[in-house]
Amino acid sequence: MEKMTIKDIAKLVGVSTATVSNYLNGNLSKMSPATQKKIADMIRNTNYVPSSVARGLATNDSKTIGVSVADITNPFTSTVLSGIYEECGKHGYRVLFTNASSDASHETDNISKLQNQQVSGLIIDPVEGDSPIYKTITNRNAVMIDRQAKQIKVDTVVTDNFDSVKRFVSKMLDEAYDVMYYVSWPLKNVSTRWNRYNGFLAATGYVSGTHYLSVHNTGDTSEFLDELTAIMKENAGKKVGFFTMNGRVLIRLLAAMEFLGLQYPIDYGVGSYEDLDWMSILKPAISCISQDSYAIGTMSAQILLNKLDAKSEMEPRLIEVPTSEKIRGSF
Amino acid sequence: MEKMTIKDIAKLVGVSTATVSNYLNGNLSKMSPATQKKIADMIRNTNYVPSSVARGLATNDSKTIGVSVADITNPFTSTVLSGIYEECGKHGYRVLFTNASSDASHETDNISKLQNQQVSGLIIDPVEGDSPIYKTITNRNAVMIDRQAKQIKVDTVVTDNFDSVKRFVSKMLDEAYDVMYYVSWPLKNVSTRWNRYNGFLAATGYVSGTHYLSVHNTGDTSEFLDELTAIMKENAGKKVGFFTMNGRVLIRLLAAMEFLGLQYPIDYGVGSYEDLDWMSILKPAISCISQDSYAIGTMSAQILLNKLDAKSEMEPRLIEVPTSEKIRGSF
DNA sequence: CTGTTAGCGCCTTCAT
DNA sequence: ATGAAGGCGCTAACAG
Repeated sequence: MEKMTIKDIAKLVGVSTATVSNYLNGNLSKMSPATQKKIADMIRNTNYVPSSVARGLATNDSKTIGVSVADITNPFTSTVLSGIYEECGKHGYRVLFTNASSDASHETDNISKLQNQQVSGLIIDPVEGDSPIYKTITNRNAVMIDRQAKQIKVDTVVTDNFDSVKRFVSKMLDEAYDVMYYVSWPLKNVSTRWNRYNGFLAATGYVSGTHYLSVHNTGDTSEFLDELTAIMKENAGKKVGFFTMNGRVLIRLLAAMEFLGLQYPIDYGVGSYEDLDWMSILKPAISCISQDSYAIGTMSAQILLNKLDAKSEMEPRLIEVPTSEKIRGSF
Repeated sequence: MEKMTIKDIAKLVGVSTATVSNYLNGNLSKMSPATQKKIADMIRNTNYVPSSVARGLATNDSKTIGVSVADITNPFTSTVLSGIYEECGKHGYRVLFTNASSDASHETDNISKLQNQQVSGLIIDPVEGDSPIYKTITNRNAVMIDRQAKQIKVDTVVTDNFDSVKRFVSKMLDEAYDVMYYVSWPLKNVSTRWNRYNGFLAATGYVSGTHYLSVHNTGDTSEFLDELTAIMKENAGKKVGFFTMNGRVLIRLLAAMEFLGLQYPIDYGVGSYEDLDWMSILKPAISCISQDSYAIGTMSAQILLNKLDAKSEMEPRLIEVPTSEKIRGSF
């Protein structure tokens, strides 16, 4: 069975390619029910599938969504991606995948390549808060995830960072913690980290820059250990609580505490952003804020696809996806 | 700056499109150094980027690798994907992503769509051991991951399942366990699960079908709990060990044991396939077999891309990626 | 209702 | 060393 083309179908059925094309595109009003059926049958019999490449050339629309993620290895990200994929599939769009591996220049490369590959739209899960490349994307055909620029230029889907952390940390405070600390990757200019920190500050009333502790994703943790040691010593006798900004940070904290011979919820208390499967089997289980990563994926795709066919230029929106709390026994 | 085409460049430089095309494709021998330079400059100045869609149409090669994964949410899978992406990028290929969400019919759909979208090649991380759709893929332009059919028809990249489990379980046995059990998702016809089970059998000498315990990924675990209870009762007084076939199964086991009020390594011992970040912070930390998921990704892409340009039909190979052991304190 | 006919942007003989 | 021209498979006016 050779590769069929629209021409073959047209010839076999005895109509012109235009008619077949119209059929393919749902312009059924433009032909008799009889030819409709003949074409339908022929397509079925020959297993004909139109070439999306050729169609892309002709329509200048590849029906492809380019996705740039910061780090696909992050459980949050892979769940988001699965949401994006499902939603795109539902609307007949394909997904061109790129991954920055947390490297900003890699990301720049990825995004500009996607742009040069005539994708219909772009979904970006940014590595950092800002990058020159972000200026090159337009609200017409892009949405960003998780990054809340000071001035939103492009539709952005984020999780409820500030408020959920504020509520959660307040709850910790209610448990009579004397002092609290926010643990995070280096804040840099990553809005997610800042928003959660600000929620923390709002709940505690601390001033910005204090009660903040950072770990690096990679390399040695001796510095972190020192800071932690200092904190625990400084607050000897007090009830001290920690809020970690995601699961991986939590792992760093727990490992460090373990190293220092300290145990929660006795020597300290913990709560975390992000709900990962393993958190529930720790003893005690970790109380956390659960974000709906899948929904973030589907929402962002939905918004993007909507504006792709709406064709009307809207002003950029900020969509906040709600979270839920899982209170277990870690504080 | 309008969208440049090859024609524009040709006109601006004062040559024909053929010459520009030759330049673009590295056929530099076909033109004078002078024109080479002129073209190069013009391309740079105008920011011209050839349309991959048009090129795809003309060459009938989209320079795109279609990827079908069983479940992107699985940490193994997302790491594999990152490997695939890096390797493909290195060779100028793009990655079209699809995800089956562990659903076989969804997968069938994904793969056949990819096939109809003139991808240059296919990488498949299969949902199950077999599916009619797998018959439609050819070794010419595809590689499979992690699935070892009885008869390999397509290059397949797997991790060292059998031997590494055999070695690891032997090591557990050396710790004087009286009896051991293999815990897994339902074996079905998934080669990975079977191979690990067979390695387990080889180490223990048990007969197939015994000392095997399955959990379902979803739904209630009461059945599992009952089986576990029976096992622990039946082996009262004995030193009993468990080997879980991956991290998620391990979580199920630990949760169940916790529910039964049992603790490792006192009441039982555990070891697992797969090395996940949280395993090292459990107390005691989990001893496990660490597979190189990233390498599996890069290898499979490498093999695929190699044969895509080698153009010589080779016979299907089975590539086994080695593992390493992390012995910690869980048994 | 249906057919004709230009393109879409690039590649590729075949001439020159 | 360079150019002219046809074609890849499909779409979209415009005719009829």
